[in-house]
Amino acid sequence: VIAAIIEREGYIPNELARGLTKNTSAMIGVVIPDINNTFFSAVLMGIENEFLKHGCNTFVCNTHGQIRKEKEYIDMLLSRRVAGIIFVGTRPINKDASSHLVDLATRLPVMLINDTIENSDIGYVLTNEEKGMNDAVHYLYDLGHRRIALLNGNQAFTTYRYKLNGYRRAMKELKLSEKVGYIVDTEPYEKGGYEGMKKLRALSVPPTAVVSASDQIAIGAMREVFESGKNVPNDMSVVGFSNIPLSNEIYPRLTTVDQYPQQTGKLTAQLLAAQIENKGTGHEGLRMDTTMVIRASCAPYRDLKA
Amino acid sequence: VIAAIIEREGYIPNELARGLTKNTSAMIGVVIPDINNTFFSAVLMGIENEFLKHGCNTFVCNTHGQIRKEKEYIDMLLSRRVAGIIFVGTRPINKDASSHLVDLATRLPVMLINDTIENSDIGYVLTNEEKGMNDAVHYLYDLGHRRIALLNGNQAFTTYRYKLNGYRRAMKELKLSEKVGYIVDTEPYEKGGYEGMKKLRALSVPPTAVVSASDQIAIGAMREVFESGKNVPNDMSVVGFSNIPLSNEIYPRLTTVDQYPQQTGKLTAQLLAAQIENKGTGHEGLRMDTTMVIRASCAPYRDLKA
DNA sequence: TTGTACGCGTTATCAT
DNA sequence: ATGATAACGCGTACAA
Repeated sequence: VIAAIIEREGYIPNELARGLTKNTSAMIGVVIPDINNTFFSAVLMGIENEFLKHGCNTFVCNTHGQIRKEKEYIDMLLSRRVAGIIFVGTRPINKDASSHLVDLATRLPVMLINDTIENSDIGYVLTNEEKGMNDAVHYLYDLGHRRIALLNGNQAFTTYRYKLNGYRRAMKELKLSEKVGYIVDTEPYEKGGYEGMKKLRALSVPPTAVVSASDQIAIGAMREVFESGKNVPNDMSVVGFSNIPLSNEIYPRLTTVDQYPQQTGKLTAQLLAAQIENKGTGHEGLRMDTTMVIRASCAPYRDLKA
Repeated sequence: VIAAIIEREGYIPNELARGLTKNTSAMIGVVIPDINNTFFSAVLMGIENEFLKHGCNTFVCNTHGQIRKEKEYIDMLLSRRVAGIIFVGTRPINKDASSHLVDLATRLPVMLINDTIENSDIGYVLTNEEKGMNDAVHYLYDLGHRRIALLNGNQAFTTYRYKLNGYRRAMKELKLSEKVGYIVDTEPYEKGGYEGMKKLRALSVPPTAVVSASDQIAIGAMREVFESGKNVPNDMSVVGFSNIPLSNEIYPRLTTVDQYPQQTGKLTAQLLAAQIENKGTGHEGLRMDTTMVIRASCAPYRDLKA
């Protein structure tokens, strides 16, 4: 006690030594494909805030979507003896891209955000994207739209498969026939949305409304419409996906499907923390529901010929 | 040699122990006010890529602009024995907000991005914002604009003082009188730009062109114009600042002042790495020039009464 | 309450 | 080229 007061003069505990004896450092690894993506950075904030309560710091690893980099980062995190690792973002369906995670999960607690690995008991938190996309199509139908297209991402990722399923189920439920060219797979960023919209508007019977697999796609798609002298929502209705903060700040304010990124991060952190503390706990999976956020990028259908 | 081959069966070096003997872990702390800000995340990528070449990993700390959090993170980074720390983003001018950095810099290598601390020899990399803002005003003048306003941030930060200085110098050089209400200090995000533009357009003689202290401000400002049924650039020309990736993806594509965020991060990392390797090297400061990026958010002046 | 001894995994030094 | 040994700073455990 007395000694402690004396030591106050510029004493800094050495976490390295502490970790060495405990064989764990109070750090959590978070592996993310793209830190520039505001959806991911919102998830990250949820994780970080939650773990600060547990006295853990968050080590962010930016893989640029490359599994080679991911593996390097995993080794690094292991060598620093992190207490657990969270992998954020959808992963290629290709088995090679995820088998190393199954091994990893036997060594330390692991959680996935927005993906699952089949035949493994790795915990996950994801949103019901199939239903979210289904809701979006129904919303446009209720506004009177019948020619509804999908700007989607690469089918090698589960996210975009779920979104396609949701779209197709809605089309079936609403007895709409799927038109040729109405499903466009593109890069899930603004540029992809821009190009996708260009293709859609070049069709002989273009859609009057579009659902997008991400807010970024929607933003790019809207730019294409405006640059052609047309207007969103009057000439084209657009729905985004995720509800990134920006979607409420651009013109027109984007109608989108809220995926609660920060909440997702928080929940994942809680599950991982539980897994770390009592190691007996089995790995858990959680699926969250989405909510439509109605803003200004969709309008009721009107016959443009009239 | 022989032993090494035997150990290949799942051996993972312990960086904690390595750090304990060397009294340094191959990590660099990066302290950032807001990870959601894409300007900062671009800087971050520049830093990260550069240090990967040096075999160092980057530990990101998100302070939400609170010095209390900043100090906590500094203690954490010290206790993990990082090799150096980079502080990203402009800081309050208030002395209390930076005096602890001067002490810190005596303990380990420190660099600043987009700010300096007077009467200290802490290294820094920043951009010539004064000149950048000056260029922007000249650009609008050359398009024929005479009623040019400034959507700026809080004067407690050096960045926004430099920007104000640049604006004022340009006004003087161009023999334009500074109109009342044409300088608006606001939150440097979309919402602030939206509110600031609302104020400007409510003036009895509103401006025909606006320079903004950030791209986010410009994006919010443009939304206000569109939502009032007016148009950018025809009814209002808008210039941003920083050239975040998004500025080339929204409608209208934003004319802005390129601040080279990734390059900034890279240079800072190089200077810090040099400082870490040969400790004798004095702290260095670097000031980079900006470039105007002409896109679609500005139009020549035309008399709207005509 | 306070002290002393040992272990954690790596590096550096010295001795073979 | 390889083996043995002492540090690094903190946590634990047992003794005083």
